[in-house]
Amino acid sequence: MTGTDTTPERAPGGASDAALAVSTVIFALRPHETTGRMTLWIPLVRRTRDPQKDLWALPGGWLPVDEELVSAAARTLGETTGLAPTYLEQLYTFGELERSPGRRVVSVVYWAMVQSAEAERAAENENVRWFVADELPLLAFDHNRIIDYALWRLRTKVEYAAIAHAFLGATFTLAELREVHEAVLQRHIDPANFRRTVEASGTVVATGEVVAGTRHRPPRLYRYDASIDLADRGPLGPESVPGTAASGAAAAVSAPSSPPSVPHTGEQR
Amino acid sequence: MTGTDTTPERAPGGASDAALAVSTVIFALRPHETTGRMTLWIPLVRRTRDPQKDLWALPGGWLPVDEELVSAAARTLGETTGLAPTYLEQLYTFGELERSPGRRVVSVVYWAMVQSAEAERAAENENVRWFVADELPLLAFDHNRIIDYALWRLRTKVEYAAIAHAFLGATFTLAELREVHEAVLQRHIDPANFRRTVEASGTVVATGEVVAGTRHRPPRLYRYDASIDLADRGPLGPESVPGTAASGAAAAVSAPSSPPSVPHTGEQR
DNA sequence: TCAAAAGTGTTCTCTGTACACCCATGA
DNA sequence: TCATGGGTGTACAGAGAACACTTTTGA
Repeated sequence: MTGTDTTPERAPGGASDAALAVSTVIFALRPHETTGRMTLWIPLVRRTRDPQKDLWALPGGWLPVDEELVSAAARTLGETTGLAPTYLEQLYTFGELERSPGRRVVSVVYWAMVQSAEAERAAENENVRWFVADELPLLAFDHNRIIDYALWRLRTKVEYAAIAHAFLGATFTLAELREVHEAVLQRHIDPANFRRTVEASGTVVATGEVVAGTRHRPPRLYRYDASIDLADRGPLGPESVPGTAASGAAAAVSAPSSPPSVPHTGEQR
Repeated sequence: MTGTDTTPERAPGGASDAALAVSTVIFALRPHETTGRMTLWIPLVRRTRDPQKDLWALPGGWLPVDEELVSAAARTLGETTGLAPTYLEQLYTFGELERSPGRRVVSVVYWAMVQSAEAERAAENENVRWFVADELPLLAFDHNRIIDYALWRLRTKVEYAAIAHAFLGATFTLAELREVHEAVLQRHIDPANFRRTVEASGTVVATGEVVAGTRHRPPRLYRYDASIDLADRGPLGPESVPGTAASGAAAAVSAPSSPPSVPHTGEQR
C-alpha cells in the first residue's frame, strides 16, 4: 500500500534531497582555567565558509557514500583532535527543516570521550579550540542545543553505566575514577560509599599494584573488566571502527544490536 | 582544518550519495491469538518491489526534502494503520554499508505506540498484517534487529518513564494500566504495590468516576496528568506533528531539547 | 608525630517486594 | 452468601547516604 524502506514510488537521488552529515560532540576532562577544578571540555572548529561563517561548530562533515556512520564520526574526530576516542556512541539525528539556512541538512550526531591525559597534548590552532562545556559562546546552527543534549546524555549515563573510565588510562585509582564522576556530575561523592559501590558492581579489577610517591597511604591501581563492560552498555554491542586504531586504549564503540534476552545485571536502562 | 557540518570541500547532492529513509516500529497491545493474554503486536507491510520482494518490512519511505523527520514517521504510520500514534520517539539511525543490497540507505527509525482499542479496527489487507512482536518471521533487510532494539527500548523505558498510558484511552483503571505493564514486561506485578507506586509518582489523577457493571467492587477511573508527563520524558520536549491530528487522544511526540538544569524527579535516565 | 588521603565499619533512611487482610459489588 | 477483584496495612530486605574510625604513607 505504501512504499517501504528502499521501495519508493519515487527513487531519491537528486540535488533536491536532504544532505546527510555526521557530527560529533567530543568530551574530555581538563582542569578549569580559573578554578583549577576538573571540568568537561569540548573541542570546536571555526567555520570558514558561509552559512554561519566564523562561528564555532561541532566537528563533522558530509557522509561519504562508502563510509560507515560511526567511521565517519571517528574520522572527523581524529582529524580535529588528532586523538582516537575511547568511547563513541550515536546520540541522535537532527533534521529540522530550518536548522541550516538555505539547505535541508540531516545530521547524525555522535558523542565521544577521549582520555584526559592525551587531550592535554591535543592540537589547538586558529580554527580548533577547546571550550568549557558549560561556558559555550553562541554556536553555529543548532549546535548549542545538540551539546546540551549530549551533556545531559553523558551525565545521566555516567550515573548508571560504567563508562567514566573512558576518560582515564588503562589503570587508575578509585580516587581518579571518583574525580571523573564528581567532575561530570558536578557534585561531591562520598569516597567510602563510592568505593563500595564500584567494587560491588564488579566492573573494576584490582591490578595488585599501588601508586607510590604520594604523601599519604598509597592507593591501589585498578583496571577495567572488559567482559563486564559489554553488559554494562545494555543493548549495545561492540562495533569495530575500521582505520581508527586507538592510541593507547582500545576504542569502545557501541551501536544497537539485539538486546540480551535476560538482563545481565539491573544496570542497563 | 576540516570541513564541518554543511561546509564541505565537496558539496553533496548527486546520485552517488546515500539515500535517506524513515521507518517506524509501531506497537499496539492486543490479545494473543492462542493464549488470549495481552501481547505486543507490530504492523508490517509486504514488500512489492525488488530488493527483498515479498518479505515483510517496517512501514516507512524516503524522506521528502520538505518534510520533518517526525512528520514523515507519523505520516507513513498513518498510511499503514490508518491510526494516529499516541506516542512517537526517535529510536536510532541505521546506516551500515550493506544493510540494503545494491544501494546505500540510511534509515532514521522511530518507534510508536497506538491505542489498543483503535488498533482492533485497524486496516489489515493483503499487504499489511499485524504480527506478535516476539514471534516474527524473517523480515527484510535488518528489520529483525531493529525491532529487537525497539522492543528493548520500549521495555526498559516502561520501567522508569510514565508512557504505558499511550496504549490506553483518555481514562483507565489502574488494573488496565497494570495489565499494560505486565504485557510489556512479561511478568506479574503486585496490584497493591503497583497502585502505590503509580499514585506516589503523581503522574496519574483520579477522575472521581468509577466503572460500574463489574461483578466486584467498582474500580476508579484515572486520567493522565499532562503537566507531569512532560517532565517524565526526561530531556525530551514536546514537538508538534503538522498534519497529524490524532483521532481521539492528542499525539505525544518527543524530540530532544535542552535538558532541565535540575532533574525534576529521579526518573529520567 | 602529624597531615592527608586510603580504606573499613556502622547506622539510618528510603524504596521495592511480599503478603495478610478488609471492602464493595453482581450473581 | 459467596466469589472476585478493588483497595489498605504492614513487615522485611536491599541499596544508598552520612559519618565515625582505623591504616599507611611522606614530610
